[in-house]
Amino acid sequence: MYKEGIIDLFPYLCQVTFMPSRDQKKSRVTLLDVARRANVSRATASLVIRKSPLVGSETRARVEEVMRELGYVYNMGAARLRAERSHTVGVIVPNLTNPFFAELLSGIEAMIDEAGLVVILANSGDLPDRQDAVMQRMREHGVDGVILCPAAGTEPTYLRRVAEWNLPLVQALRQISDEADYAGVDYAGGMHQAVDYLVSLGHRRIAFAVHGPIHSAYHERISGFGEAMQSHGLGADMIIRVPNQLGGIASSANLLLNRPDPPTAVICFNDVIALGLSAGLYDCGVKVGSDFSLIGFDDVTDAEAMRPRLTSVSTAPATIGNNAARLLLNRLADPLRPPERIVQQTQLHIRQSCGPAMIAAV
Amino acid sequence: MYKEGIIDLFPYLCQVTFMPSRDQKKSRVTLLDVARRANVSRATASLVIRKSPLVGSETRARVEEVMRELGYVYNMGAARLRAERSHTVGVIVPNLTNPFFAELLSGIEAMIDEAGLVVILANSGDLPDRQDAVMQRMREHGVDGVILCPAAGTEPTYLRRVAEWNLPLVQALRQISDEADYAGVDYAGGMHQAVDYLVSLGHRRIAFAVHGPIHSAYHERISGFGEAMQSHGLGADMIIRVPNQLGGIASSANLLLNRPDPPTAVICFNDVIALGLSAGLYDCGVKVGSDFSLIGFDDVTDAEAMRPRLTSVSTAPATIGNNAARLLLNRLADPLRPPERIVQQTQLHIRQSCGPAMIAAV
DNA sequence: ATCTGCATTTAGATCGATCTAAAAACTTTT
DNA sequence: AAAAGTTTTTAGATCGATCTAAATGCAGAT
Repeated sequence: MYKEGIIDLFPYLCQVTFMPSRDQKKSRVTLLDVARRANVSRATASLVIRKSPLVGSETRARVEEVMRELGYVYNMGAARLRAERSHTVGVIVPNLTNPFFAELLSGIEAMIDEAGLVVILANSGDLPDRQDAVMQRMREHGVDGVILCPAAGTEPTYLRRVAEWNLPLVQALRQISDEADYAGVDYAGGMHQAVDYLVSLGHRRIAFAVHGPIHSAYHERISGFGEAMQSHGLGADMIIRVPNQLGGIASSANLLLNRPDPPTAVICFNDVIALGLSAGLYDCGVKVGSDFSLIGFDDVTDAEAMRPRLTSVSTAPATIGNNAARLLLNRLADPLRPPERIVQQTQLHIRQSCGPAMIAAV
Repeated sequence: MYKEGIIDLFPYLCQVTFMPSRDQKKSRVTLLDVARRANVSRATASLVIRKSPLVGSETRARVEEVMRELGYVYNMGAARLRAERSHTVGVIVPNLTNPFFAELLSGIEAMIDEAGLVVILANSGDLPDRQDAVMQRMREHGVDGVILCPAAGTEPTYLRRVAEWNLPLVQALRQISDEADYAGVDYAGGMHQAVDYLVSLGHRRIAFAVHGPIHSAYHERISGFGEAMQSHGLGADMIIRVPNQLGGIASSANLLLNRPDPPTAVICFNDVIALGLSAGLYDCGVKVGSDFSLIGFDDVTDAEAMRPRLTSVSTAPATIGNNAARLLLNRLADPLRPPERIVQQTQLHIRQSCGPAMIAAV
């Protein structure tokens, strides 16, 4: 194949030096070029890139030197074809715009990057059909595994089907099946913290304001709310749906107040709702923190900047992302390990948006 | 998996049928399998996937049927090796956590996805060194092109170096070099809109509150502010740096008020600052919208939910993302076209945070 | 029957790495 | 000095697609 051409002034170098304009497309430096130049075989050069301990230190140094000299760029694509490993991980989220998912993604990316892999991103729009299309695309691109934040309405059988493809998958935030790894939050626990706190302030008529698509995280919060209320001997029938858009939420605040038996406190499904209701209550002339109590969920950075500062249950999305990524990396290392769950605890961050219940109300 | 056909002349099928457990890793369905089964050559099957008009319609139908039957999955990796095209685009942002970049990313992803490509995501942390590392990784993964939101401190020579790699690159939001495509916003124009509006309300002592890393978008806003002020015969010397973290911004509001010659209005570098100052001014007992005027920049969704509602210069990050993606796709289609710039106009969204200047102040 | 033109189809080389199994180059032991 | 053991290096096959250039089949024209 390649001849042991002694130092024949290196055809490659000449090419680069003398015809820099024509090497537009063709002249990619390959491992073979490196090998020839360093007087070793392709195989040895390959071992050097992969930092194998098999190669002699003097040889390694020489090869590395040549790689630098020629400006060699590793061709992951070629490697993947042979090695059946792409060093690529798919991440599918329902919505990039929501800061919550953005933070989740940020946590995932940091960990995946640290492991030397790369994130392929896709947006499912919370639509199972699009999610499936996107998943196919990931498969075609040969991702080593997928972190999926399942779209609302994803069936457990769907995850089983993915498993049949031999595609490692981690569920994030929403748990569809217990046969796959899962990284999430103890939403129910968070609801308990919120309810307990409000009850300790004397509130008894507590509403839960929700919106958005229905998925496991949704159910878990609803049922957590129910249980927590029940544990205090209270009814959990005030579950109020508000619009999805921030603008609409504010204007639905008066619906809360004009009920026959209005609540004295509201727990919000997320901070977006809390932000909207806070604005809406302000518009109604209600003073949040004294006249009325409000608790958010997620504890996004805005919570600190609101006036009054928002008391919120923090779910640390970046940490969840970290956990999800770690789960996937572990599974890639050992595909046969049993499914694992990492369910993170929430923390109630008490600020100013809650006050003692006004007894006069009844 | 799929059941045996009636006519099992096909060795491939036998293999699958008789040793379904062992095919865990090995038995990937390849184009050759499809071709054999459909009684055509590998080449023809390849043409079918790529929707070439060269194949007869009857043949096409048969091959497609077989592909479905065998559950064939296209191997992009193999294709890319030969075709030198990965259908992959790198996107590098300084920070995923900032909702502004999240929206930008969302806009990019939507367009790239529509074109049938896939986004490889990376975070530069606004650090040139990390940015370079990440860029190398992208190169190794063979991305067809990169959309880069350059880290603060990126040198023009760096972009030239990238060009030498024959790696198509689009700059987003921050323009380092005019030799590469650029998608951004007319920041200076936005500053003019803000200043003009405040001046029309009678304000003359207008401050500009800034923070964050120094980059082209920063300079452009600063100089836009200067020019706009000057065009009204006003001095632009009140440029005030506030902390980067939301928490710290609020507490720096009183610095504004305690100056020897305090401003009557502040334009903020972005909505995060506006949000923080709004809270801080509230803490000081100052009524934003009547006692004091505040203008944000970016017009994120929160602007609508603040009280008073925030007047803000909208920059439509998702649209910028769209533009950036479109520029890249155009360049991939024709690498030799001259560099193009898409600079989007801003729009002043007037809400409630500004009022007429109080004449008593002097 | 032969030729020309057109639409289809195909064999075989190829992309750039990794893998396997074995050879070569050194040590150390006998 | 030969044998045995270790460390390093390597030839050649291989991954699964695409590309090139040529072959095939089938009209209608000669």
